[in-house]
Amino acid sequence: MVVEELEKILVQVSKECGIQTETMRVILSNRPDLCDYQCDEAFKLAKLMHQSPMEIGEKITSKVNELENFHDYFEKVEFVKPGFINMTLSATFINHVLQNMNDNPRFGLSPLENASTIVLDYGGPNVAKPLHVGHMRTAIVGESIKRILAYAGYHTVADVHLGDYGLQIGEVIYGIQKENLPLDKVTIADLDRIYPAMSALCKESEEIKEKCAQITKDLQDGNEEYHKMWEKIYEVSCEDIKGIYRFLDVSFDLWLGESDAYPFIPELEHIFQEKNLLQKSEGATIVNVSKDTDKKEIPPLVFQKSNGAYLYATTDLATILDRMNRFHPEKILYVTDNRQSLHFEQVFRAADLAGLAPYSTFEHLEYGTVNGTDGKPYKTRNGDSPKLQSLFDQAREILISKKDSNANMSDEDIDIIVNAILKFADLSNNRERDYIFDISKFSDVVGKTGPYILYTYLRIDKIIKDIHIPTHKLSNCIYNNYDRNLRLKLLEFSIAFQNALTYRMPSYIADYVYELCVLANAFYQNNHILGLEDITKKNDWVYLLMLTNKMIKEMLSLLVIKIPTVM
RNA sequence: GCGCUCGUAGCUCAGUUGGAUAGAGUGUUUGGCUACGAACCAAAAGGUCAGGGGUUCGAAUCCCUUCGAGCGCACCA
Repeated sequence: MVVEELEKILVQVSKECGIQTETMRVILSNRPDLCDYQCDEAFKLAKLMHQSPMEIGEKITSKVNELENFHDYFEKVEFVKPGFINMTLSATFINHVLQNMNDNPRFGLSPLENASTIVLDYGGPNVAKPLHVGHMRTAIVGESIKRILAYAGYHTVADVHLGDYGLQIGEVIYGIQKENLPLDKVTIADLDRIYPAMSALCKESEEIKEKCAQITKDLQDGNEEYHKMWEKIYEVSCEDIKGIYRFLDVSFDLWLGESDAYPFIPELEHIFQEKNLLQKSEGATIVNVSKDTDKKEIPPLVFQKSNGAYLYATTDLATILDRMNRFHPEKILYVTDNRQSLHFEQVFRAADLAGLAPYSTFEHLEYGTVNGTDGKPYKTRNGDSPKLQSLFDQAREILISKKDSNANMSDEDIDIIVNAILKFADLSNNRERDYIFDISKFSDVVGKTGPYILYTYLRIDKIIKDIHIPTHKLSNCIYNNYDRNLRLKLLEFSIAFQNALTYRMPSYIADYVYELCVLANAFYQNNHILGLEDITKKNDWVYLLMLTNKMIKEMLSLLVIKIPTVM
């Protein structure tokens, strides 16, 4: 909002100077000691116009200073060598924008012109496999991106997209049979044990692997006995999965999975056949998705295995067919580990070739692997992936031990704070990069953490909750630098939000809300409100803190973090 | 072997997509609770942005190269 207005002014002024340009890009200042916002466009214009940046910058700057309504926007605009136009905002402008943010929903974010639908595919837990730390990332990142999109005005459809019909089911069925487990006695603990054991066994023995593949194929073909076992496995693990998602406050519109895509495979196959895209190779049916321009040849997508079974890629394509028909989305976003990027490249290309949806419909929002302190994929001492539930329990215990008074907190508040710790630590990492998971870091409550944000909110809340101000308009004043810095940070909201939206990166929101809290802390520790006799000042400051807390709360909600009653 | 991603303070990470003096947290050293909450605030120290070359007014960011790390490379998901 601020940036757009400043750009508009500069474009207008440039034209009046005889400089034909449609863009005068304004960015946040790199030198807050000199100005609030800066424009570096003089460098680029200099090249185009064969003049020096000094000449152009000075011309524009002096013209801006001649504006009649200069002080509606600026306190100071100056040119600094070799080509920077430095802008300092006036209190009038700052307060005008703040008022606007406060009076409008979503802090005055302009509404979307056409609110299209975006389908999100995240979570993706595998039935029969326990949820581990990696699953927390897709769930939290996906949920956060969904909320950011919805906040921007998109219609979102979230699908958990369970891995419920692949080879792992065959392996678990084989395991249950081998152990002769009565079906109605199967528990989540059994699945936790059987899956890794079978997985290891299949790696050792080609024969057993083939058996499991056959079971999977028979299940897909409608074998009744296997289907019954599948139902039980599905039921038991979904109960577990749903419990975890409930704790994380992650929710889905659709609880579909690979199995739900099967009814669409015949139609899918028909489409691919008509376009002549299916080929036989080494007994399997494949789709060639390579291009001449590829630096490295992309392997073909396996449509159907040589034993007749379908795979992940095929169900993903069938799912796309279904989603396009049902929701007509503008975009389909997949939130998964970056190790799957080749798979999605193949699927997206195949979908494009078959005309299911153009390539640009798809985005693979990849995230980095969660590693342990040794930099290798996170494992417990005995070598398996740590289960999510035990991680939550651990974080909870550590939190309670931090302070004596924490033992008196309600379970609900403790859960909220544990969520805040885990989610803020996760989301403030860059989405695309691997990160090191260290339980001591992920239980930390000081510094740049979830609890710091919550603490700030609760302190502000305590200051303002008993003060009733009349329907107040912000006065024209800004009282000191703590005050001014906080106000300027509030103005940055739209920049942070736009970045988070454009790049699908919640970390922009996380960083923003943290920076806001830092300034808020400095503000209220250096500006006492309670005893103030100057009523205008008092009202202004209460107004400012109210707006700050509203911002914190809404940004936290985009990060899937709630606020406890006390802490 | 080929491809992708990456290398920034002791540690964990940002760096607004090419701008001015590279920033946070943590850790270390120091100061501040009889103030609306010390899960806080204030300050100091800490850097050859892996090395080398190039592109230009200007590079942590773009290109080339060397070294190092992670991941991926058709019938797993």
